[in-house]
Amino acid sequence: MRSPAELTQAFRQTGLKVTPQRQLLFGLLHGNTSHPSADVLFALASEAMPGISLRTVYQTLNDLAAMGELQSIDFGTGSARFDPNVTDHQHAVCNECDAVHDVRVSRAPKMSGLEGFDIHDAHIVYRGICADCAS
Amino acid sequence: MRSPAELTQAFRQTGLKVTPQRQLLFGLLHGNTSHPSADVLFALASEAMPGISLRTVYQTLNDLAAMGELQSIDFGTGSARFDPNVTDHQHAVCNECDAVHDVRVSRAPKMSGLEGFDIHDAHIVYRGICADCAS
DNA sequence: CTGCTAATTAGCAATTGATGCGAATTGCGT
DNA sequence: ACGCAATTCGCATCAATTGCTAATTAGCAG
Repeated sequence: MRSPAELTQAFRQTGLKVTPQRQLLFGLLHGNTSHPSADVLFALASEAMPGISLRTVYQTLNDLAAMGELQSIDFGTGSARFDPNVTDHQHAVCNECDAVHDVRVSRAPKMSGLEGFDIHDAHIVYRGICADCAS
Repeated sequence: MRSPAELTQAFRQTGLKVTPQRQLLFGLLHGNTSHPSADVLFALASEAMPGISLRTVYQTLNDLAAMGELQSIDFGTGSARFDPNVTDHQHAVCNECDAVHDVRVSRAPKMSGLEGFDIHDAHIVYRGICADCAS
């Protein structure tokens, strides 16, 4: 995801408006590696801007995802997780606390045995117990 | 997943009862490589046994999953998919029609860069367009 | 700076996949 | 054949997310 300043440009150029709510979310997401859910972002946003609507959080997240600035990923943890890191990487998910960590790995292996399937991308999810929960 | 006959044994040994509803689902799932959702299974089951409850379908699927006879997988397609193939394999999911295909691949690469994360398993999801939707 | 207009906000209703609950039913060991 | 615990199934409930819409606001043109 680009910086808040760059996103401001990009939004205006697309005909989208840059509201205080959106600027707040830009800031909360930029450089965030915690893979927050909409709920968590809503809680964080509410601290800085009481009264902000959960609906608005979803709206902005969807806008950012549509622009390719972040990815919405479903790890089966009950709610979608949002990742402002759109570079090629993988994830490790804790079975205990549902924490999501970024993982650097060599690319996923080529698949075989499926004729005519046009692969757009591959995603690896490692599951296990994170360092915090292991103690 | 084991054969209906073997499952019948296993269920009784665990103190679970083998009802006509369950036998029907055993049959529908055995050797099924279509990765059906609960909805789809309910539709199939309803043809053979009108009046069967969706609740019962979920119940039986959960029982089978708890016994390790099938896996419930969330591909983010809106509903959980059930896979009676519990051997090591991967999946390819069509972005158009949400079809899920089994894929034979070498194991997922070892991950690196995460200290103290105890990996239990890894799962690769390939996404793209299936042969049917490409035409 | 002012006004205009389309975009946005926010609250509530609605939707969807899945589970909790409980009365009536039924498998199955004795 | 009996009895009890497991099961079925319909309905209510829940959680995550989206639809709807009146009131507000960003941001452009003049």
